[in-house]
Amino acid sequence: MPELPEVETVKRGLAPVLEGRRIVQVVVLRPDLRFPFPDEFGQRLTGSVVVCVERRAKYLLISFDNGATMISHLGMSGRFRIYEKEQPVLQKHDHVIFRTDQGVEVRYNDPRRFGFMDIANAGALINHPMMKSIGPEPLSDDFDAKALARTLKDRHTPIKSALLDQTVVAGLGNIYVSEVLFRAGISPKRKASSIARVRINKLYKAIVDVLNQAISAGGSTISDHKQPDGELGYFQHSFSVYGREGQACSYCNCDISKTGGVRRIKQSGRSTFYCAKQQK
DNA sequence: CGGCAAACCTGCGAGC
DNA sequence: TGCTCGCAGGTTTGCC
Repeated sequence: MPELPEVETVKRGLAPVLEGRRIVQVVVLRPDLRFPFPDEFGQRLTGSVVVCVERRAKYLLISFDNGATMISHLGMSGRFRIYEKEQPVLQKHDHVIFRTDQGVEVRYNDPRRFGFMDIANAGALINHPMMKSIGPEPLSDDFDAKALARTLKDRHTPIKSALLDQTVVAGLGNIYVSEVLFRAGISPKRKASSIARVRINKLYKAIVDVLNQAISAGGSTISDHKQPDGELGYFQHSFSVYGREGQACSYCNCDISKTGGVRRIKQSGRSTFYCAKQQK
């Protein structure tokens, strides 16, 4: 489920039930996800109060009053679910359960187990190997058209690959890159370094707009991703090209029987959707 | 440097 | 009904 808007949605769902609450129990139901859990994972959080829940790129950061920060990545299929009361039944692929002093349960469920959890101590967070090489937050002041232009200037890779690179800009994934490039009118195959400055301005705006709109919609629900409270995101209804192979893009009035509609190609092993008429 | 495939893992839908 | 294949929101690694 997780690109930036989905992780942001999870953050906003978890913050009100966790911030200011003491974690009274952590149950770890298996030794590893993508990586082994760190030593004493549960013990280092149990008994402490959550100071705040934040997001950096696609990472969820939960800081505690004992100086520990839990770092969580949801991989492809990770989810946090909130249960207002203790739940007797274990769901398939529930891997970690956090219980708060209000009797609320937050469970991490992840069928594919590409996600992971780690703990960093205060101050060490920015040096965490997973945080270290991440690029600017697209919705922060660190990121603007000028910064984007500067980065793309030296990239001789297709723009699709460049935008998926988390060091270029943090948080875009396979869905939103297709959507962003469509809105910017840029072909996913275009070499990043060859994009004119004026069009980079448009690209920058497309990144910000798509992400903001997706966050407002509670993210995108594909297959069965849900927000922590069980609500569905609905940005998938606004997709212009993603998952729409052979259909008209959201802008064209062209005859699909002639143009073939939205095209799907593979770039570095992953599907890219685009409209050849709108994107050059 | 870049591009590509494979690796990690499970589930689902399509097609036979 | 049941099998196989390909595909899926991510990221790293290793090979040309």
